Amino acid sequence: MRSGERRITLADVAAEAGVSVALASIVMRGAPGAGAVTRERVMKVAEDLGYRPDSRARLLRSGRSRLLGVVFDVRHPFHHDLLTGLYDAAGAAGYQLTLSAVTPRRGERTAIGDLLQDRCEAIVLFGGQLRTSELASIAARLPVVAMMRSARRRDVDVVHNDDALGSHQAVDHLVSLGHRRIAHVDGGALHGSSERRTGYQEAMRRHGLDEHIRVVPGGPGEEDGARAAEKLLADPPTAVTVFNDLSATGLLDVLRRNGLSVPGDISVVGYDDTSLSRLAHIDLTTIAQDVDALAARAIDRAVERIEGVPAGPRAVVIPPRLVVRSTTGPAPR
Amino acid sequence: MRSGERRITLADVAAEAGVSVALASIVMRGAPGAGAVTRERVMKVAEDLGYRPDSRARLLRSGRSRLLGVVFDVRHPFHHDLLTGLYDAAGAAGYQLTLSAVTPRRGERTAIGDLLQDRCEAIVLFGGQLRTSELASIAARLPVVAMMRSARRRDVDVVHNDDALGSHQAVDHLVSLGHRRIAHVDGGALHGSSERRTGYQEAMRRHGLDEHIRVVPGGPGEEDGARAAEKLLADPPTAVTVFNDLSATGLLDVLRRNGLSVPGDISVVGYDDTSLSRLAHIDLTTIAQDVDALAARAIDRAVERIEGVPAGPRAVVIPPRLVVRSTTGPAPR
DNA sequence: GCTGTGGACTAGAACGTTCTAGGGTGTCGA
DNA sequence: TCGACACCCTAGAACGTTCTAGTCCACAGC
Repeated sequence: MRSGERRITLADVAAEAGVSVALASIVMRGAPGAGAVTRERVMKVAEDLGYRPDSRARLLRSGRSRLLGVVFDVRHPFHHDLLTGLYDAAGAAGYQLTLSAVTPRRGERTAIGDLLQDRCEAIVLFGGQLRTSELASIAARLPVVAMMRSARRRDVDVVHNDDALGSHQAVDHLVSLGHRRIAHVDGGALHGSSERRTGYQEAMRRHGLDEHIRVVPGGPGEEDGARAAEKLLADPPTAVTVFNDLSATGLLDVLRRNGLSVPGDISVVGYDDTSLSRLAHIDLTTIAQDVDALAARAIDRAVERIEGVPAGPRAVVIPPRLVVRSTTGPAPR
Repeated sequence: MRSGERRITLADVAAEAGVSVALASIVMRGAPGAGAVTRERVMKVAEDLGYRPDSRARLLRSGRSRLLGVVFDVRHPFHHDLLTGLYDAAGAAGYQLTLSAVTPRRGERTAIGDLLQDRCEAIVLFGGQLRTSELASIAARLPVVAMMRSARRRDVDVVHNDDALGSHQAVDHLVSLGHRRIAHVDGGALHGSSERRTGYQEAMRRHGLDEHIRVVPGGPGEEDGARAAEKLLADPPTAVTVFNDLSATGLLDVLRRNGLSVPGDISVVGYDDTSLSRLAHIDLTTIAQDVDALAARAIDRAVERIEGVPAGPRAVVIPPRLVVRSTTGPAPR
């Protein structure tokens, strides 16, 4: 036990500096109501004693926690990029982040439960499998911002990437390279999957390529892309847009193993611009989500809800951006 | 403001159930001292009202937080695997985890500062650049467990993978395949780098291959591996052990681009068994750290320190494990 | 001299829990 | 009948802050 070394509290600082606890509090918070000389003296004492305010006591009394809860999944690389942006945005807005991870053995409900106990003022949710009705029951207690998923509810804010637009960008890019027979590998039941699929279909129609529309079942994993590739091999298109980068990687592998050259015989576009897609030997053309914008808008929404600012539109949609790398090229003749 | 809907406190539950706050507290904690009937009634009321204990108030009063702070880096995929194990181990020991992330724009010191304010009872640190003296000054306040790094201090516990042993395993594997000219690509200034290098050198000597020892400067990134590969091309060995998987990926790419076949002409072993190494088209032979054991031992150490159990050895070293995939094969004749 | 005014400071309540120290009641054995 | 002892329960302090409502004092204006 290190009980010998008791925590240093505001009372210790106050006593040492010869002022009341209340005044010490004023100084530590930088609130008005203390003389310059005293202020300096108290600060010095606090520094010397190594005083650190107890956030729990502080928050307990002040009612507000200025804490934003974030639920993320350790398995999803994209979530980590997003965390970086969230820390920045939250800091700028004067809020702190408290993280709760979803792991293979720790579900979303547990993760959210912990955050509720921590008394954060709003919850930011990354993706997830929770049903909209469950989100709503949480939203009845505190503001909820859902990222990278949809939720048709008045009381749940949604911030996500414009998945349909991303698919349009991918198809436009391929068409501009002369491709006409462009297939799409689907993402299955995941959030964003249907938007990306319909975006692809719309874009194809817009270019008058209705007859070439071809959607292959897939999923988020490497093996899903590999399976899709095997299906395509019987009658390969000249280009494919894939639900995400990881799946695209699996697809690429199978295509090349079967003697097809990328982008010589077939072009491939991924989605998400993960670090994977940037690896030199993959170097995948992909659609990049604007991580910083997503993060900033999510924090905006949360803070607006907390502070009661009259809310704008419930759903915020951020346009993505095409990143051309080496897996796309002119259509073969 | 949603101030209309005030939080439900223990007092609300107690009033509704017609008992004192103290008794309600007893019931909620599952502490002895309440009748079965009352217990059930209080639980039901709490449930109906949607009561959730305020962890801040609870911790403030009880003195203990049963909170373990974890500092991890969002950029490091390996850290996420470790988090999974840590949540499990902490839960089993009756502790909660509170996460603080290091991001490209949020340093270790900030991350640790936040944890100190949250009054966690110990800090678990993943890697990091902090000097040992800085660790020590934190350790003066609360138990510190450093993972995947060293720190020659009595007051800082260290839990890490046996890097030297990992290198031995890699070399042994290659030697058993008939390789003699085995090079090593270094990790630069990173933690574990020198251990992996000397492990390689020892293993080579143990096999009487002193004259073939060859260390090429490198680093943790893909481009570091690529650069190292270019250096090796002038006089390629028959096998290479690389500091980590990402670097090995860069190395593989350059080797293959230059017409070398892997594992036909040259075998490659990575380190860490990251998800990258498991990708079908990389399928890298590598050294796997035992994530669950690392996590479990780190929590053990933290809890032992907190609870004052007479400590065993300060440093815990976990043996790694060779994972054979398709980048290693018999030495060419 | 009296009354304001404003700046520096303080006492004590409050936040929502847990913990300590008891207060009743009922049963049992003598 | 009486104490002893469980057993169930309660009052009130305590945790470390912030906040409200002051007090005290100096100085200015009348």
